[in-house]
Amino acid sequence: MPKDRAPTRIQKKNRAAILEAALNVFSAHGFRGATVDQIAAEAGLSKPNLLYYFPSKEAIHTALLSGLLETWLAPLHELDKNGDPMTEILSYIHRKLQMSRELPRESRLFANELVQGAPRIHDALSNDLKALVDEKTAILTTWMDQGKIARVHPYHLFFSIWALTQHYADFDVQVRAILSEEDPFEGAGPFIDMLYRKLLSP
Amino acid sequence: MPKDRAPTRIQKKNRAAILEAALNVFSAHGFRGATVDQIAAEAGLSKPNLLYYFPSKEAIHTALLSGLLETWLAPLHELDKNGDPMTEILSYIHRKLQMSRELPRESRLFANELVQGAPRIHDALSNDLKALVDEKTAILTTWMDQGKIARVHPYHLFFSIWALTQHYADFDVQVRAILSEEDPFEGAGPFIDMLYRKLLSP
DNA sequence: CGTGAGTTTGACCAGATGGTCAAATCAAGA
DNA sequence: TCTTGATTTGACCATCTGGTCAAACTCACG
Repeated sequence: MPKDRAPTRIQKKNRAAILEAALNVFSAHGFRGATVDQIAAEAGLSKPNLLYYFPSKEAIHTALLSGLLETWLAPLHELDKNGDPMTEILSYIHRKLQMSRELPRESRLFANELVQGAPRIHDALSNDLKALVDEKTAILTTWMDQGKIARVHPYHLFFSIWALTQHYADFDVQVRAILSEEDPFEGAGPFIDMLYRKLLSP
Repeated sequence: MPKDRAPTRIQKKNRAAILEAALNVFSAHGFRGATVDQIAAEAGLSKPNLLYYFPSKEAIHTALLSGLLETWLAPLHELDKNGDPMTEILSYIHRKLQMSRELPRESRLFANELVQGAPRIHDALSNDLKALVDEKTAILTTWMDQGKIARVHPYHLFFSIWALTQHYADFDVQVRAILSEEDPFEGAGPFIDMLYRKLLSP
């Protein structure tokens, strides 16, 4: 294992290559479905070499997940209580949809984890995610009290946004099987936009 | 392997037990994450005994999936072009939500499969599902033409229904991490109902 | 009963998989 | 250039996993 000093040029390059390869493999096959050999091959390293940078398969997975959780929650952090309610919410939704479009592997990595009971990120959900959602829920409730948006169950509002936006990344095959030619995101943006405008108009 | 005659009492019992156990294990761990030993143990059989009833792990999985696909599409089949548009659509949505509540393992089985690219049911999606959706899409379009419901992209309407309803089964852990005490379906029903009423009101 | 088909199992196998290790190779500063 | 730590690898190992097989056991029925 590399020493605990400042990472060398080679360490940076190889760690990055490993995480990139691992994202491909884990998101496509899930944790148990992924093999270390496969990740190593995709990263252009031998298996022992890979295990020189990360102590175990589990460690790679953990590194990926914890790194991505931050990225994943970022769009919600930006929701600003001082902005215009409808604009803020729609912007959040479009940021989420954009993430599904640009980071589908990340979305599927989380989906794999969640569908299987989130054994490795359960704590992060109950702590970090829960806290952030509660904070933003309070803002939504204020807006509802002020009559600036329609009154809906704020938690379920979040669930619906996550479900709708991530669906396009997670169930991409199904979406494309139905749409055949059309670019899914082409129609998804306007559809979701209209949906939430109608739902939230006071 | 049991002969091709009418199944004996024991065959019926054991096949059922195997499929039941396999549903538990596959839905919780995905295809590769599941082991034959685990399924056998949960079915109360030895591994060779299990493989006396199904020739391979793959065969069990296939049997499960093809059996369930029918169940899964049933709610959409019921959508009746002669019924009241809004009622028909909302009934469909509630049937789907009910399935997420009562058959969460089945939902997660499909979710696992889809997230990982649906290697084993891709054909069924492009054929059976696509055909059914196209048939029902035509009905929706007629209703829109007649001004009985608002005009929205019908494919994306279906995606949104699937995403919203299955979310509660597939991402159950996350939902519960946010809601803590509350029963998810308690709030989900009214929320989704209101959402589609607003979206589809002409 | 007895018998043949249906059912069950312990022992076993080959390949895959996560991980280890000592030895070899490489890179960069003195 | 030389040295020392960083990097890489071939060979190896224990365990897991899907699957096989012959032998043993059980059951239904004449």
